[in-house]
Amino acid sequence: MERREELLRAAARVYARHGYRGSTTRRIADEAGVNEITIFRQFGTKDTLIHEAIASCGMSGPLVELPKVPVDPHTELLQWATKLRSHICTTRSLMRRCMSERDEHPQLSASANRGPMRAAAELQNYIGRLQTHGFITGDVEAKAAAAMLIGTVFSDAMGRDAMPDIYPSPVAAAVELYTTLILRALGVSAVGAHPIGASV
Amino acid sequence: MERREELLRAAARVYARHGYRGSTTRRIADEAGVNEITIFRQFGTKDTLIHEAIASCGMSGPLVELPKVPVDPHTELLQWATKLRSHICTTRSLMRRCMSERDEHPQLSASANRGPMRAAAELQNYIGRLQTHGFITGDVEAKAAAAMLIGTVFSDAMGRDAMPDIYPSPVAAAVELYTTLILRALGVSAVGAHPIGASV
DNA sequence: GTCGTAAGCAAGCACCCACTTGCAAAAGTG
DNA sequence: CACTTTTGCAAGTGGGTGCTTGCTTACGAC
Repeated sequence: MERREELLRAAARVYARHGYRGSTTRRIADEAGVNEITIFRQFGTKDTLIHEAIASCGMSGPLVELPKVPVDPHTELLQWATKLRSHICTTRSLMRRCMSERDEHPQLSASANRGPMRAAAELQNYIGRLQTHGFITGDVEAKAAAAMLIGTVFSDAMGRDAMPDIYPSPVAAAVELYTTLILRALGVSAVGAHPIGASV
Repeated sequence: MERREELLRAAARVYARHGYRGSTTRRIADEAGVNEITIFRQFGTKDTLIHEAIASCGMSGPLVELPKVPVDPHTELLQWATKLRSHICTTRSLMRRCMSERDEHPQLSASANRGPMRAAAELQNYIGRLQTHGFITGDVEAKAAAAMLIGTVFSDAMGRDAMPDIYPSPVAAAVELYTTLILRALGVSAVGAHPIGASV
């Protein structure tokens, strides 16, 4: 079954480059180094091939995790945001395609959204833990802050190549600034702050 | 020349819905209520029609402006961000398409990017003015903060319909939270703060 | 051996696509 | 009226596209 997986990966690659309509069965077969008929014998239809491709090898990247017990929020968040950004960059073109073709192929978009949604949940929970462990005093809308950091990193990863002027350079410094600003917005004091009412 | 403009608008609409490859000359002609040949007589090529369509009636929306002299940063920013969000929502599908087809049609993406780039410049300057007028003490990276607010609003406008769970609801409250958080990150004190070293 | 399964090759079908040609109907301008 | 411009209609061309059919080759299991 080696051909099958090769076809799936090739289909995902071609789809990312050319979209649904541009992903002709001939092109995918060429990309996979396989005869076109093999596609129809294995999957029956171009449609099922592409759907399986996006669902399986689409965005199967492992979830980047944040620590269960926050110790150094700035360092932890910076590392997480950096990894998130590079992961988005990897699946960038695929996500762009899925987003733009959502009306025509909703299932593809649904598959592509799983990554960002898991990231958002992870970050939201982490901010909640920051509160639990006393890094944040007073109540704070964790959902809004999470949406901001993820939205910022997402927009940076998606738009920097097309509009480099509107983002700080270099990338590492930009992510550092985003992290710092979000923590300041959340009222987390400077790096190395000690939890004051930590319960664990 | 009424047909010509009608064709341009129809082409932009069809392109937003179906992308470049899906924008067949027949579909555009039908959408405009015009014979297909008229397209080729007026524009010669499908390619020039679509490029002219995106360049002209693509995102010609008037720039949303921020006040030259900031008085109430929270109110001003909130109003601006709200307008920006609804403007992005209007041109959402068109921008999605242009973004995803950037490799194949760079000029379309370039046209689509003008809006966000102008918005970023406007916000960046405004944050600079906040500093000039004493709303912010100490130096602050205006570019990063501007990228954050715009990135957040952009991501909210683009992703909320597909992933409503990761954004605060309702929309108005979300934008309000984004504004508040960005101002807190910038060190602008609460609503109604008075400029302390205003020079004008 | 032989039998089922997966893969290849060549050809083709019906349809869609961008674009062309030839000709006729308007519609405004001198 | 004559003349130009614009638009419409009908038909067609060469090429791409999803998918099918018929036939052949390799390979592992029994």
